[in-house]
Amino acid sequence: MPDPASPRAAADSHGVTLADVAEAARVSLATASRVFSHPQLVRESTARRVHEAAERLSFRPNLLGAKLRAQQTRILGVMLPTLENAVFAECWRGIEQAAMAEGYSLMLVTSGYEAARERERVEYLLRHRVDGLVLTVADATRSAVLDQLDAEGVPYVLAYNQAAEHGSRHSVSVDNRTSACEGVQALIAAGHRRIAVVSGAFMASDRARQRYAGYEDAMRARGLQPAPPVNLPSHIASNAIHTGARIGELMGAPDAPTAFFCTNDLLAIGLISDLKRLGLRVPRDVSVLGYDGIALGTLVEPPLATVVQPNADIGTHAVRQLLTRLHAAGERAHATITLLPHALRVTGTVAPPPKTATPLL
Amino acid sequence: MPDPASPRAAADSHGVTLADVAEAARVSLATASRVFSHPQLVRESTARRVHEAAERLSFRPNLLGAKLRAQQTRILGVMLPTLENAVFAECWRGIEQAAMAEGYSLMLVTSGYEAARERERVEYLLRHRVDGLVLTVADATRSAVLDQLDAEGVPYVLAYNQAAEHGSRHSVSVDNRTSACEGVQALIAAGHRRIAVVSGAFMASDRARQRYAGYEDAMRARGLQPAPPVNLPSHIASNAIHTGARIGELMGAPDAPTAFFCTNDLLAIGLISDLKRLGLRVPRDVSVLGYDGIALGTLVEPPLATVVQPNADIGTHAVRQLLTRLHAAGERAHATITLLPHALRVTGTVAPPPKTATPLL
DNA sequence: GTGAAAGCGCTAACAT
DNA sequence: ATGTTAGCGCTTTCAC
Repeated sequence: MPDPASPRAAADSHGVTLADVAEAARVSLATASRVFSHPQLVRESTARRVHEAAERLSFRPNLLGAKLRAQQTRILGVMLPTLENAVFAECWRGIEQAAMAEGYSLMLVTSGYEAARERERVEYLLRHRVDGLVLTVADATRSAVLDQLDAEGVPYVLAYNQAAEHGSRHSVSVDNRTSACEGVQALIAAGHRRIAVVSGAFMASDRARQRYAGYEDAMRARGLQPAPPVNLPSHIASNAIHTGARIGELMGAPDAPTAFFCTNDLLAIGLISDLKRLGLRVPRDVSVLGYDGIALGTLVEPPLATVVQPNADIGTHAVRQLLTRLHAAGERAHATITLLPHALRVTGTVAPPPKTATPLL
Repeated sequence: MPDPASPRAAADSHGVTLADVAEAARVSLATASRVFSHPQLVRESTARRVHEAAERLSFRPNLLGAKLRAQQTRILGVMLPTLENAVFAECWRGIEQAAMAEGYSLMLVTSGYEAARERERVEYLLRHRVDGLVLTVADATRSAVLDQLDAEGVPYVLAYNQAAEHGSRHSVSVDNRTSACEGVQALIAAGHRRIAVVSGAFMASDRARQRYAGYEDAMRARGLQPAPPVNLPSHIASNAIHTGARIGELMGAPDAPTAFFCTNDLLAIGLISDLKRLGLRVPRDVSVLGYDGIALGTLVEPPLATVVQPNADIGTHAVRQLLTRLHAAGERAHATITLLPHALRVTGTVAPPPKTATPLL
């Protein structure tokens, strides 16, 4: 029996098109297509023939063609500040899982907290005709990117950024202010009165500001004087040199704080090292409370006390909410602000303040 | 003057095609296209008209059309085990930077070290017609995914996996065995003789095995007896409960190790916590050496001693090497195995062993 | 149940 | 320098 219908290279799957499969299966292109997209519309025996041919030729559908035709890509764009902060890496896990479960692909870009890069990267995603976006911007209250997205009517859901209550933006986050307030209340409950706040690039981060506001709430509620935030140049305290100096200064003062509230966990871990280098013991001499609840915090000893966000869940919910929006296209449902539950993990690096009133340094 | 050429909705950029721009600029579709792809082929005044029209209509090129036509997507697929290990998050930074610099986009998927997911995710990327892949597989010595990729002739470059010397695979990594050997030699030089190895999911990771081999090399070279590896269930030591028990057992023995070599930094950080919980001080009672050189290691106190890989560089080089391969299409250049320089950071958690010969626990 | 044909947005011959 | 046209791989009316 002579080789029937031998279309081009059989080994190289690249280049095998649905037309080739159709030809090999002796059906029309339309039928071959239906076998994959609407199997119920085609006779079972035909379908089998097509599948066999596809198998034999190692056919791999070219999604580009389908997407171009369909006018929707089933790709979601994701923009996160960085993956080097575990918060976002954990969130990515949730995003990926949710997207895959719904048959959506992802394009990821990182902005490095830079507004210019935010614009460029989003434009990039948009050119790829992503159906929608999940993103975390440095500051949602003044974001060129979000304004543009709004103007163009591109569907997006914010993750971590907590949308303004009466605005039109969708977001998934914890309640930054309330949760931070509760964290600081726990510090106060442990006996602390002089509590400092350490933050990274304060003015550039809406969350940092919201968490600071929570700190103020907690302090004021107890008649305590909030201290201005200690702003570190980086979000991830990589240059411990400068940080150490700032902290040393602070701890040398007569009214040195007995506890620190850091606006993220990485900052807290860096701070703890700085304190140790200064000869201070955590939590015996100074307490430290973080924010984020990254897994790493439970790996260090003592375990990092922190305000825990459900990071993977934030990703999962953001994707689900975006997909809901996409599928309910047209219906101008008003802004959905999802506040996921936070938790307090007050152990390890938080303890009552030392009895001595004298400065420790 | 009446509104000249008013094509569809002006505000919604979605749906504005190059044809609309061409019409508005009163040129042909081809010319409009050339303005963007080959500007030198078109008169400047014409180009300006087209740009103006594009601007006015907020035209955004649909990359899908271009890609379909071009038969290459300029998208690179990236598969990493997880982003929750900072090693890969740092690597991603290098990958993204290199890809963007060359005008390539990225699709990222994570495999969670699972072979089944590896296959599924790669298939996914292939359907998107990525031009090539940068990936880290759990075990390159027996990988269904790589076999498939080889069979289909899909261009890829391994990152972290160190390709077999006389094989046909391209890889970018450090020399795992040699670098691990040097790390352990440093431990020996510090005076340690009883050195244990802690590894995650040993048999599933080629790198863990190579690093263990390096440990054996170092031990044997000094006439010391290598101990079998302590295999932890996870790569990222999340369940400190079991780990702690194993370690306690080990440290209670009369010939307890005085130093540990961990096959990655996260494991090392978890181990240090376990040791502290056992009442042991690091490095005074026990020394710990990690492997990876993640930024986090420098944030803890004492700073983690470790074998440093240039993580971002690994990503950058992998991308560049892949692009070189893609551009040199056809020429069957033989396998390029890039070994990037590693470094030793032997401070902080490594010190000479304690003088006492009696068990510490 | 199946086939023929149009078209998604773009680029690149090929003409002029 | 610019226009005409074909076609990338796929899905989907619309006929039959």
